[in-house]
Amino acid sequence: MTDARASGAISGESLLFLTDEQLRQGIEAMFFAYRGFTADPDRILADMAYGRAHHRAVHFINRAPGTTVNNLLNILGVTKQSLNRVLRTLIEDGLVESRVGKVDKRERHLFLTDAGRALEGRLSDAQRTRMRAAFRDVGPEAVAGFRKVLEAMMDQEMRRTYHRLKETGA
Amino acid sequence: MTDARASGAISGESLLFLTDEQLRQGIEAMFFAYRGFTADPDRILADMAYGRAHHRAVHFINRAPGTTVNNLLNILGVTKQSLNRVLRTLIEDGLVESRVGKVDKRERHLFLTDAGRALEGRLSDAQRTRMRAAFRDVGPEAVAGFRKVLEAMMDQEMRRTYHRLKETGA
DNA sequence: CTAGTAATGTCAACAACACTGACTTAAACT
DNA sequence: AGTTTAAGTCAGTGTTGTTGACATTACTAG
Repeated sequence: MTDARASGAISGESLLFLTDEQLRQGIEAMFFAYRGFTADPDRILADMAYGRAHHRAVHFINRAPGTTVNNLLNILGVTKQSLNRVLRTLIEDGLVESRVGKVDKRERHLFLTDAGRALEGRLSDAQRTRMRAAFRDVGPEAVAGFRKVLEAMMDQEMRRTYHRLKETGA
Repeated sequence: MTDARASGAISGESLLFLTDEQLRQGIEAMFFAYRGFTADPDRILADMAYGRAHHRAVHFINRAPGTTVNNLLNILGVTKQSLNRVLRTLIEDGLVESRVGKVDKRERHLFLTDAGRALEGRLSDAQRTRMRAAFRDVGPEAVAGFRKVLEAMMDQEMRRTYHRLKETGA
């Protein structure tokens, strides 16, 4: 149907990686890999009353300590009602601390407690272990390509967020 | 070539792609990229009474026409109750056809109808367009690396499924 | 100072999508 | 004949997302 070779003067070999079949394999690779990507932390969370949303919140609070609720909302891309439900349980359970802003008292700055950091560590370790193994298997050049493609697939806004976080942590 | 086996003294530069910071960036890249990856089909599905689960079902039925329910269950990695809910609406709405097996009459073989193929096309086009742009931006070598890392991140079972599908469609 | 806006939190209702557990039907296998 | 397999169903539950409406508090502009 929409095969790239059908569109005229394409040399054939040079753009083989852009055929519909190649793209479909890329799509399926994303689907199966994302399952693996989330599988390990999911197993840890299954025992608790927490889910993937809690993991994400804890991850980004750890990554950017003192972040405001609004900022976290932008990073996670969910509604405040949805985030609040998660945040409330994390605060009640003593994993996250919410401090009133000093400059702007409307803002709440979020921090992990010791217990929060402990959970974050467990989840991150599980996820990093898998990624480390994958990275080691394929070598640095493949890893560089992986990162390039993922970045190119993001929405512009998320790409900016991704870079901002990268600078923070580096 | 950057040989990863610096057996003994880790030089610092050679294994930079395996630092926790690099791994964390990889994790965040996966998170943000997956959002972009699903964003376009999600927008199309939002108007209908369908969601991501319908997309996945339609994708893999199109990919492997005549697949049995059990096979689809394994590919998607959900329970039969969960799949059945989705499949039932797709069949009711005339997007999927379920035919009794000729060899084994217990089995149901799944096919897309014309309407089903039409929807699959819309969803695939949206997703492929983004991936094509990303692939084109970064070039074939980065794409090869991307595929390598994703494959290395899958569970063994999913890797086999992924390869089986690849052979089918190539 | 007052009016407006911004940041946060909350209540309620709802939908999508996953799960477990129990059970049925029909067909195939042993 | 008895067991297993493939598929489908019913009921209940949990997580995570959504709208919409509303309250509180605090900053900001006129």
